[in-house]
Amino acid sequence: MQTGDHVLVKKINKSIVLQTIQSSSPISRAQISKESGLNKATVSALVSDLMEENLVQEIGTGLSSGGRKPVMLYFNQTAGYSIGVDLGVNYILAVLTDLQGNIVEKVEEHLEETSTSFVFSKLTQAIHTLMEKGEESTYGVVGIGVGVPGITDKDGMILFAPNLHWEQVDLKGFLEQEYNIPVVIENEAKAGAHGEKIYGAGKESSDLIYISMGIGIGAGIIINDKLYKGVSGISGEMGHFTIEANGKKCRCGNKGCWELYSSESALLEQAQSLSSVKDMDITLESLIEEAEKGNTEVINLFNRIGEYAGIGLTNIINTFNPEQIIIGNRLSKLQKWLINPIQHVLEQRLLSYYYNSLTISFSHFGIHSCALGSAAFSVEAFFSENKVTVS
Amino acid sequence: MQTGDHVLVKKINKSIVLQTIQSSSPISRAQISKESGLNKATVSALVSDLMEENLVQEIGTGLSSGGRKPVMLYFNQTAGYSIGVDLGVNYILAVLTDLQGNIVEKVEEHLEETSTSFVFSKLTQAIHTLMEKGEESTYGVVGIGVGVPGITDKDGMILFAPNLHWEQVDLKGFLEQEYNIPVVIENEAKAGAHGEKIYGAGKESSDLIYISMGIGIGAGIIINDKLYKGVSGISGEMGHFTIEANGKKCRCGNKGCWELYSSESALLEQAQSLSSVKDMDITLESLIEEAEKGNTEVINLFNRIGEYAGIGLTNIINTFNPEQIIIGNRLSKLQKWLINPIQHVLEQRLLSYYYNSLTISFSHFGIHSCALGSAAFSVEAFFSENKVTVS
DNA sequence: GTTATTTGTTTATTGATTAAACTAAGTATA
DNA sequence: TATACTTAGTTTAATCAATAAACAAATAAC
Repeated sequence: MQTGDHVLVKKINKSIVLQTIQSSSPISRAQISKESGLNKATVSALVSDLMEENLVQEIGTGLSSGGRKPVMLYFNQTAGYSIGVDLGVNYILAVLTDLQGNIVEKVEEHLEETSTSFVFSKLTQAIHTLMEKGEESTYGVVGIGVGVPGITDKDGMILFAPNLHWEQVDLKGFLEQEYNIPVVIENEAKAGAHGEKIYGAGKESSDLIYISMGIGIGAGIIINDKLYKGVSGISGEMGHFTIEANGKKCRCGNKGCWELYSSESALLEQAQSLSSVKDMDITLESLIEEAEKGNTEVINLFNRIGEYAGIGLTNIINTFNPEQIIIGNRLSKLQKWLINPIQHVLEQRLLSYYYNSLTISFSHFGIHSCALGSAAFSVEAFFSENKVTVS
Repeated sequence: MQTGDHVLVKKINKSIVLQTIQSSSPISRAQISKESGLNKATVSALVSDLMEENLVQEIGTGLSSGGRKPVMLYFNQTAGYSIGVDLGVNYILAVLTDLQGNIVEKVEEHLEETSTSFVFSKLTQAIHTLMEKGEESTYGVVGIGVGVPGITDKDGMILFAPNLHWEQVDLKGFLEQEYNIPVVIENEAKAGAHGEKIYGAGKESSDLIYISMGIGIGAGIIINDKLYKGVSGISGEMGHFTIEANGKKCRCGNKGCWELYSSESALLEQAQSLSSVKDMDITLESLIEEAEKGNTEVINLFNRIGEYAGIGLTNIINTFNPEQIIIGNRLSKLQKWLINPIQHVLEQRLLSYYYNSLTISFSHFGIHSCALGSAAFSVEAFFSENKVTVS
């Protein structure tokens, strides 16, 4: 149980000052005082602490508005770095970010195999490459986050990653032993949600759902500005929404799952039966090309996928009444073909009360959401000592 | 922005002491100190504050375990009272509770009409009756909570209550003017969820979903021990989950909504076509009677309703990975016929990972959940000054 | 050049927690 | 019965962080 004393008070206020600087940099001590309600003297004391920790620096004087010039402060985003990895079914995308999520370095690798030994070795290679860039800083690389296409428990154990054929894989233990820094393993959609919430399209929303539309459909749920994981860490499997009670059998055990009707797999499968692309190598990219050329068969298919996307979204909106829905991962490339059928289905199927307060967006980062979110997990863990909120 | 100072520290600690007493009464100052980690001196000071506020009282000495006898403290639950109302489509159930949710007095009324004037007058009658009982206490009646069968916004405005034929009804304003104490208006399922969470089957779970299975299906979502309302207050409309993409048209605009297949309405409608109950007055109660007598047609119908309930629950579990699901309202009376088909469907359709950490329960309070939860809203508002938590 | 304004620091006060000493009131044991 | 040991709760002095108010520094406006 967290009791209150002066140490806690200082943590709370220091956290407020740091966050104010992060979000409003460059900013003076006087402005921080006004914005936060903290006394000028308090702000001065906390700022000097933060400067000793090299998290905040003075950048020079600002403009006077009729009095002494303010000394402007900024958040020293390069006091440390973080590594975030999007571990896909057939690729690794690893980024090195500063403490504000700016990508400093990037490594992409194709994965020819899914065996743990092969993937682990590719992974360590990629991380090694990034590690070398982030050393010359106060805190170095503060942690590693990995988003994986499967379900993980709350301790970061990968329970089940069907597309990688993995079960009970302890990637966290492996990486922590290898690098001796904190490691966070999280489901790919949850990491993406976190990325969009912290740095991307969801910055302004406190309750949002990120839908990762890739091979399957996963979701990350942000409630009260925080990722909601579920009691054992496997919330957000909305891809397995039953939308046809007696529909196609899904390998999850259920029938009529949403992702059987509206995912990249569903798209590619249904594209097989189109006469106009019979002889092509059918991929998401080639279908997009066809649609751009005006292939109506493909455009109609995109439309149908969008309609089914709308049905799943209706379920989500009825459930969560979210401020925002962000569609990410591979199918976000279909934005311009999906947005209309989605809107149309929502207008048809949803009570109007939901509609006013809802924004539907597509990922700001495209395929980078997951890696960025994973990196953000580590940054947060690094700051966890300093971030305290009261409710 | 909530900054930290010694006032906040005191609030936090006082809140801890009060909660410890509430949950572990009778308890001594020394035990509170041990349980909470607060210094003995601090506990003593805060307890004497709470005693001055008449929220805590000494009850006498406890048993010695080899030293001075402890003075036992308890939470003075009758320092104030709260009124909670379940406003149904054809009934009012109003309760007067003490500050720990014990029902002191109860009023039930049948509603012959749904016009606002008629309902308002019945409502004030019921509240007046209860008011008189709760006066001789330190704080009197601290507030009124009302659970309504419809959607409300965050300010307590009733936006839409289809079964009452209400739109944009300001019940909160009316009651606050009438009684001049704080009023909380909330959707019936959210109130029920809150009731079960605070006082009932959900006490021990921090993430739970309460399903109100009545005329329709509504849900209340508890996440991180807190009711999640959604951005505009209308989360939890899981009754309008699409479970048949091209199913029956629902009046919400959607097609194939869950509640069309698994609610009291659905049950009664489907019962119409059963030959064995053709000449009866078909109600939930009469059907239960038939089932008790062994009417297999009715039992099969219950079974089918249970299977569809399971389909909706699968969606919910895939989404939330909750610790607990509580089924409440009228259909909880069918517990013994529903539990097996539900379990069966979940076993078939759900990944095993969800299953271990999940409890499915039925309401502790039956039809009282909503009224109790509504009363609890007011108690909470009364204590809101004193309840602070840090994260 | 004087005045008003704004920034940031210094100083004294306040208030809550805490450790430690202390008082109070019991049990265990010889 | 006397003594030693325990436990409960209070008192006391110290600590620490926030704050208001006074102050110093630096600038704009007139």
